[in-house]
Amino acid sequence: MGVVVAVVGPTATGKSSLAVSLARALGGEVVNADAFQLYRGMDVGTAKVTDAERAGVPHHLLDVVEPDQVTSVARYRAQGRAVLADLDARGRRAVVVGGSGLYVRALLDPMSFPGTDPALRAALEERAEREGPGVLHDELALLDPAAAAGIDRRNARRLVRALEVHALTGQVPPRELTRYVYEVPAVQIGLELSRAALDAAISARVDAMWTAGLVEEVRRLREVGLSVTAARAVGYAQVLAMLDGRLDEASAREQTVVATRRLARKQMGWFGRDPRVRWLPADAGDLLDRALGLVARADAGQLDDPAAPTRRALP
RNA sequence: GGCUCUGUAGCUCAGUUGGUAGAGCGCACGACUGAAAAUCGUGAGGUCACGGGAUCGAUGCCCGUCGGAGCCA
Repeated sequence: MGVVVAVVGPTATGKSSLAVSLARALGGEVVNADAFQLYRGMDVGTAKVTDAERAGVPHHLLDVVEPDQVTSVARYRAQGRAVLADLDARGRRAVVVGGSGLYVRALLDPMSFPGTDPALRAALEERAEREGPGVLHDELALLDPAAAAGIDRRNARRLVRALEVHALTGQVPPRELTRYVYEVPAVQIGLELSRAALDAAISARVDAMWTAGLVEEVRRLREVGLSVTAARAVGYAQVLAMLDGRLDEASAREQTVVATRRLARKQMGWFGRDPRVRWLPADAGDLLDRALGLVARADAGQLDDPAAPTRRALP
């Protein structure tokens, strides 16, 4: 059977296509690890693979959330693990693809999510709003100084969650313990491009999305309603602003390119600091062969020790 | 041609009653455990259009040059 294969890296480097090729070559199935491709109907703007592009390879965890609903990493982890177990039972190789670093980690690494308390969270959020996040930080510092030290005073989002977790479990688990260790044996293959090539690919991709009907897609989704999260996705937020008359079309398009570029930098940072990721040039002619080579070595247990933890910056 | 306004960070613009400047966005870097394409932190960028004058001292005042906008002819 072999280890789980994960194709990661910044947007617009061809991850989806490599994943399909790998799945075909390995007799596997694709598992999505992109937080926004989870949403049904968000297709053009997330560059979701079309039926034709899937080339008969089964894809999992696409279109599993309605765009007006919210989901979470915790739920994704549970769903993803179930898919992995199912593939394993059927003797099919899992090829995970996606650019959401936290989601990939939640799927492959040890992580536990202590649950939620919606009422408590709402109360904390309200307090953060009214009294300011600094108050929550002070409170957390009394309960758990170490946890407080790791969160910025103004990051209301993380402070609320930390206090919620503390209330639920009596502690805030330290995260150092779970870094860069696989819980599910896997090999992560990263696709990289030079900054210039990446930026060019991003502009081209945004142009393609526009001609493929992104504006129409957003118009349609807006009828149904979009959750806060979905409405903030790159491309969607900008087109929404345009439909509301807050941006003209040229600016919406331009800002989508800018936001996508920023997203790519963020993704590069996220995956770049994970020493386990094996990087390949996205534009290599023999990309598939090299990727298969990595998979073979991983299956043979030759990639056990993580690569030297050198930070990978954009070339 | 005349009159008025205007030229400050890559962009849009604040500002200094004269003591060499800020914001937002962008950019670079970083953190990241139930929205993560989120949330947040740090940093690098400016001969204040150019030339001259008065002043201890000019981005700020005066004169001129060049560029932009508007109004009148």
